[in-house]
Amino acid sequence: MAEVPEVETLVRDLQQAVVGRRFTGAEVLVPQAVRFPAPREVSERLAGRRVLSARRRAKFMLLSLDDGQVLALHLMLWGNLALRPFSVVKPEATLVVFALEGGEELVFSDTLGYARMALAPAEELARRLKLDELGPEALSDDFAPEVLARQLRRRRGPLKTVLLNQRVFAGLGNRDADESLWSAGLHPRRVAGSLSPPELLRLYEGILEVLDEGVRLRGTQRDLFGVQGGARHHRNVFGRTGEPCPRCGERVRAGKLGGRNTHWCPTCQPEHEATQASTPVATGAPGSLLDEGTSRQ
DNA sequence: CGCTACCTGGGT
DNA sequence: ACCCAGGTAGCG
Repeated sequence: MAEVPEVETLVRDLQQAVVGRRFTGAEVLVPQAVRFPAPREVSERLAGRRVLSARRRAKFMLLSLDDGQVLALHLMLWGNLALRPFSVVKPEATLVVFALEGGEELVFSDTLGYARMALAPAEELARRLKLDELGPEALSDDFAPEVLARQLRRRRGPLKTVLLNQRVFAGLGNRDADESLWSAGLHPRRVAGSLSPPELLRLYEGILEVLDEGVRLRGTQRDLFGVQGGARHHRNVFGRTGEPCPRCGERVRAGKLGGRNTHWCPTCQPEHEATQASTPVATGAPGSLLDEGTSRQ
């Protein structure tokens, strides 16, 4: 599924294989996948347009076109984007197909059906998608511990929940947030604004480590050309409930935080005076006085 | 800031 | 049969 390393991988592939080429049209199979304009206008607005650039902002893929429009694609949870030779037969769960000159097509698909596209002149697109309201990018040369400090300062919510809010900080998804917190040795429920300078530095380094490795391995899913990424099994805590923590051997715990699956090592990521009381629901341990060792998936 | 809706395939 | 999923917008 799509977090920043997966989206970044696709964007790099788009830069290599799609930038400089022209769309010849588009076929909208699922009108709901088009936020704007009206679904039937998409093909006409794209036909003949050359792609000038591809970039990523948070988890949006943004293709700038030669008439000032921007095509935005968001994979949400399970979306996929693939470049392939034109074929009349469309893959399962195809939402929109973008035809390129030269007989290839970009297939935008999603079995869950949450993925969305949007197309509009740059300024309008930025306004309607609120791109200017997104927080600083983790994968940016400007990212620094002080940036993290500024964004977290005065936030009273749980650290992980705040880190997942792309308007505060753009770059982490559920998996990468858990992995970054494990790397930094910070409990997901720490009060976001309570981190000391050394803790902020550890978190900064953890985030960079997790994202850099994810990007280096080209994510966990297939790239634009269908090649499987190498990061699938590079997880320390996410989805490893009950397995030993790679650092200390303690069993990895799981629970819900802000409605999201959350995984952590109780030893490496200890509770703290500024850890919020309401525990991520220890799944299956209602009213748990059974704190020690009662984690499960 | 926290909750729900949005959808469907796959797992329990 | 039921529950859930790595994200986000929109609402109270």
